[in-house]
Amino acid sequence: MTKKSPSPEAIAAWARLVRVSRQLVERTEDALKANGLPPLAWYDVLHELAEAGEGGLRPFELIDRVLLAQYNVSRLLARLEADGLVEKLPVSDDGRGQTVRITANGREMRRRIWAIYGASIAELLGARLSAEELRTLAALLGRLRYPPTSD
Amino acid sequence: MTKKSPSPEAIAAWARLVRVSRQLVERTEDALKANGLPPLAWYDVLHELAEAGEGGLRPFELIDRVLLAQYNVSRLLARLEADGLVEKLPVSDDGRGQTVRITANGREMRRRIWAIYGASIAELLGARLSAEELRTLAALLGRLRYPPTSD
DNA sequence: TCCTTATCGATGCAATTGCATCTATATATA
DNA sequence: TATATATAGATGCAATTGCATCGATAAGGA
Repeated sequence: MTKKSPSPEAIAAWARLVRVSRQLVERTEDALKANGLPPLAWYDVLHELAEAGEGGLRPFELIDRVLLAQYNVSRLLARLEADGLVEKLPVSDDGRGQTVRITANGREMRRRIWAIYGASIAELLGARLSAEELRTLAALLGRLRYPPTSD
Repeated sequence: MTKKSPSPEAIAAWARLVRVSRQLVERTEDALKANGLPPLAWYDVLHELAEAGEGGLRPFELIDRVLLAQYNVSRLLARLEADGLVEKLPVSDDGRGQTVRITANGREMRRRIWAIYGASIAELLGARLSAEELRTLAALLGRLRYPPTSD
């Protein structure tokens, strides 16, 4: 069982992928900070909760969706609740759990973040690659997902 | 001055880029941890220092190369030094600064990390995309770099 | 030369993250 | 039903990160 060594193409692509994605995220986070807005993770959670509608989501459902560790979700939700952006409701059929629902303030915050976030995406991706190239990029990246998924 | 709104293609590509790169890095970090090895950032620094050779590098040179904040580099170097992987030398023509050089132990650690890191890249990229696709991916990502560079 | 400003690198302190574990409830097994 | 095991979510503590600032030396301008 020999460990495989990566091809030069794989190494080059890896380096680009890691560097570029970090830079883009960092630039976006900076833009949010510059506008007095919270980090991207807040947006992700608010976005998922907004999608989920009135029914809300259980924290454990959020975990898979936002790709955060359990304790991070737990604490992030605590901050969001403290800021009145979400509310926690007991759930009738499971005494351990709770349902988290976005509030009106949460929706408003989500809009404000998106104004900056969306503009950042437009600037960093939309302005640099054509729609066709963006589709190609997304397709290639899709093949790297784990676990491997059929698009 | 209207803020632009991103195209659906840009949004989709962004989502893929951020999620996939996070997953891949995380899986690689996990592999390192599972083998009792330090984080990727250690590798990056050791790699740059190994490339730099006997002359070593000044910390501020490291900062641009590894894309870390000044205080992170400062502290990371302190840890590397404490572990005997690098050594700090005073630099003659600048009393403020120092030169950082990789040690023999540092080179050895770099090799050990690469055994896992390289295998991870081979598995996560090399096994999933062809050389041609990897080149396409790298080229598209290259166009997203900041500041815009002529390849 | 004297004074102001810029650069190099370190660090105190607060916030965040990671790890391990805890409490509480639910589910499975006998 | 009694007991063991699994799952939901929170949290104490240590390590790391981010922010602001500091001390020290260099460089630039009067």
